[in-house]
Parts: sequence; C-alpha cells; structure tokens
Amino acid sequence: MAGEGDHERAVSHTVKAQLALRDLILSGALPQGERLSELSVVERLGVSRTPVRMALVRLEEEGLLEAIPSGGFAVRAFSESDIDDAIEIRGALEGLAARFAAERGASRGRLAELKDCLAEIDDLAGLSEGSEESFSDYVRLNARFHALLHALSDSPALMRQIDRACALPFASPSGFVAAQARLPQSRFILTLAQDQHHCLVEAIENREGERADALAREHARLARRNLRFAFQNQSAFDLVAGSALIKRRAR
Amino acid sequence: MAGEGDHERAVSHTVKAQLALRDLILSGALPQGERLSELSVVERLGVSRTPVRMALVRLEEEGLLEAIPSGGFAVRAFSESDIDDAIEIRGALEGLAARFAAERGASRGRLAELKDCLAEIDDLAGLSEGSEESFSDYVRLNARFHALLHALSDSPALMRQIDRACALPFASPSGFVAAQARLPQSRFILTLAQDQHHCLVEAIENREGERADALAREHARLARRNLRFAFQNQSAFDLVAGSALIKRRAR
DNA sequence: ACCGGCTAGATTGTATACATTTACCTCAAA
DNA sequence: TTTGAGGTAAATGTATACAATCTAGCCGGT
Repeated sequence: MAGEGDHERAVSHTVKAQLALRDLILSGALPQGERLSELSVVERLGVSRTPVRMALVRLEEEGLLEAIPSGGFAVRAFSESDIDDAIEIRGALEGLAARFAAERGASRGRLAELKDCLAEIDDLAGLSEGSEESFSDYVRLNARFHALLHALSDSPALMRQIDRACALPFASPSGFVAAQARLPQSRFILTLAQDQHHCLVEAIENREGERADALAREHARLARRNLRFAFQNQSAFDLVAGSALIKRRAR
Repeated sequence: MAGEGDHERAVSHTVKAQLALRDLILSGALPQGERLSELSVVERLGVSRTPVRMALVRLEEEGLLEAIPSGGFAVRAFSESDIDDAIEIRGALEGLAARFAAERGASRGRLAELKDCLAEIDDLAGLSEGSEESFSDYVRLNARFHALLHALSDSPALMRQIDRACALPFASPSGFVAAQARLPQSRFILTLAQDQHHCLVEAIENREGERADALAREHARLARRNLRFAFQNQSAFDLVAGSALIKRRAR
C-alpha cells in the first residue's frame, strides 16, 4: 500500500515538461488566449521541442490548452458558467459512482476504508475550531474520501471518465476546498459537507442507489457555493488552483 | 451552413495516421494486449515516427490504446461490463444534457431543427418495412438527432465531456445502430427508440428536466439491448464497429 | 536442473535539422 | 487613406540521427 514512495528519478522529460507547464499555466504566468510558442516553452523548461510538444498535446486533452486551427495551442480561459457546468458534470458522474456502489454492492473492505477516512475527518473537525494548518489535512482527507468513493464504483470505465472530468482543477472535489480555509463560512460548509459524506456512506451501505446519487450531486454543488463565497474574498480566491484562468463576466 | 465541404487535402500526417490507425485497430487487424511497435506502424502507414507517435498519444486519450508502463502502447480489450458501463455513462451525460435543455430552456431555432430531424426519422420509419438500404439513412439521422440533442444543452463543457465519452464506438449513440439492421428485433427496437425520441423532445419542450433525464438514460440502455441481441447474431455482431476488441467472458 | 547476472539486440525517448505553412510588415496603387 | 498583393521572417509540422532504456537470450554458478 505504500506504492506512492516512487522517487522522482527516471521520469521522462515529457512528464517533467507536462508538470512544469501545468504549474506555469495554473499560476497564470502564461498569457491566455494567444498562441503559446513552443520555442518560448523550450527555453523556459530547458528541454527539447519533442517532449514539449508531447506535453502540449496532453495538456490539450486535459483541457488547459485549446488547439488553434492554424496550428499550435493557446491557454484557455474559463467562464463562471464553464465552472458551474464542470461541477454539475462531476456531480452526475460521482452520483453514478455512488449509485453503482450502492446498487451493485460495495466490497466490505473498501467500505471500511471509506468509513475510516470518514472518522478521521470527524476527529479533525471536532478538535480544532478553525485551526489553519489542520486544513491541509482536511484537504488531503477530503481528496482521499472522494478517491475511495470513486473506487467503490468498481468500474474502470467510470473511474477513467471521472479522472478526466476532474483533470481541471475547478471540477476537482479538492478544487475549492483549499480556498475554504480563508472563508468566514468555512465552518458552516465543512459541517454540511461532512454530514453529506456521512449520509452518502449510509445510503451506499443501505443500497439506496437513488439517494446516494442525489446526495453526491448535491455534495458537488457545495463546491459552487464555495466558489461564490470565494469570489467575495480575494485572499480566498487566490488559493484556488488556476484562479488566474477564471474570467468573470462583470468585473 | 455548408461548412462541411472541406476537401480532404491539407490534413496533417498526424491526422491521417490517427484515422488510419484507428481503422486498423477497430478492424481488429492489430494484435491486442501486446505492445504495438512504432516501427511496424511506420512501415504500414508510410509516414515518419513523429506523426505516428502523436497519433498513438491521441488514440490513448481516446481510449483505444493503453500506455505500457515500460513505454509504448498496446491495443485495449473491452469486456461486456466495460461496454455496459460506458453506455450507462453516456446515458448519465446525455441525461444531463437533456435536463439542461429542459430546465434552462432550449432556443426556438435549435428545437425546431431537432423536431425536423425527428420528423425525418418518422418518414423513414413509416414508408419502408425493413428496407435494408434505408438503414444507413436511419443511422445518419439518429447520429444527427443525438448531436442536436447534445448541442441543445448549450454547454461547451458538457459537450466536450460527451464527445470524449462517445469516442469509443461502443459508447456512441450510433455504436450498435448499424448492427440493428440485421436483427430480427430491428423493427421493435426502432419503434421503441423513436418513441423515446418523441417523448424526449416533448419533455424538453415542457421543461420537464427530471423526465428528460430519465428518458435519455433509458434511451441509452436500448443500446445495451442491441448489444445483447447482437451477441446472438454473428452477422449483426460483425457490423458493430470495433467488435474485434470485445472479449466475452464465456465463449 | 534451476536461478541469477550479463551481454546483445531491439525499441522507445530525445534532440535537432529540414520543409512547409502561417503571419506580419512593407510597398504600391486606387 | 485605405486596400491589396507580395515577400520575408518566424513558427509549426515532419523526418531522422542519436541516446538511454528495456527485453530476451545465453552462459555460468549453485
């Protein structure tokens, strides 16, 4: 289970370029809308054009870049409704995952893992009233909970689709959780989210497919509320990964 | 509106390689599970390694290939449950599209297009009782109906996600329609499908989001029935695009 | 006889040179 | 002044040479 201990050696230049370029895009360091020159990326990252091109293609599939008809790629921009839709799509897919888990029956062991994760979040939420550094633990555990939920569907096809939908940081279950820390409504949202987690597990355990689906969808919509609140707090908004890519209609 | 008249000239080698390779994969000409050598593809397609590599990466994202940890790609194989899940996923996404169209209100013009398409299918279904060559028209119109339905959601994010989900021929709305022609239950399924189309349009027009969602999901499940029937007719099964990639559990 | 390491071949990953297309700037004519 | 054509420069698309890695087969040891 400690399979994550892979050292960073022996990773291809393509992967390194992909990771570095993604960070550059999400940080807003690259101008959006206009063509992203390959050579400029080459001299920034220090690798040859070939792996850069590979990374560009993969980041296009990821959704961070869009292909220009005449060739090349440009950094995408995202509207508020783009993000809303992406969250709703995640809700639909996670809802299906929860339904699969409920109706087809989740394995004992995996359900226990999910409950453990749930209990850990309970502990975390109980002891500290707004402790700042504990929020990184919360972010980690929340991501873990959702990953376990996805796996509970026991459907490779669905997990693949969910992964692809969550590739955009705005659509990810962890997308707006980091920003939540700086929000005055933080405690409120955390309370709601964790209760939804509990109900979700209960629904799956009781094989209530429709209920699990509805809960997962509603749970995803909490991210929309987080987004709305974050729009009112600049310091919170800056914590959102890729916030530089979001263009609001009215400034 | 006649923007589809682009001649096939001026397409890059990458795209040509992608199309040719996809056909090779779907036709079953390439051994699945084992590594697909780049050089063998190069000498088959007559282009250099660079565009071949690009095509391989894109086909992996498409889902027809899987990356081998030690490098390279292999042709994927699909189980019956993979296909079932893919269809269910499409149902969930098309359901969301139908819901968006219903709840957010579809534009007059696009709804009219959808109704026109519907009427064309009605005409086709009415006149000929099992005419073989009319089925290609039906396949075309059915694809058009679904494309219009997707567009009716008016959500770029959702359309993108649906496109990606439908990249696999098994998951596409047209995936098993071609095979339907050879099925004894052909007429029966066509009747059901077209009625679902009608109800779907009605639900969208009446702004019945939940009903539209449920109908779209159930409509997708018709593809599963088509698949089951096709399993019993070899000549029908062979009409399914990529049938060579499907491995059944019990032979 | 079986297991382990080593060597040779093949294959992928990377870099770079070349070809082709695109975009922009200039200049001339209306 | 504006518009169009032409040319030049830069960027992408392609091919290929080179490097690093993996695979497989063989030999030697236990």
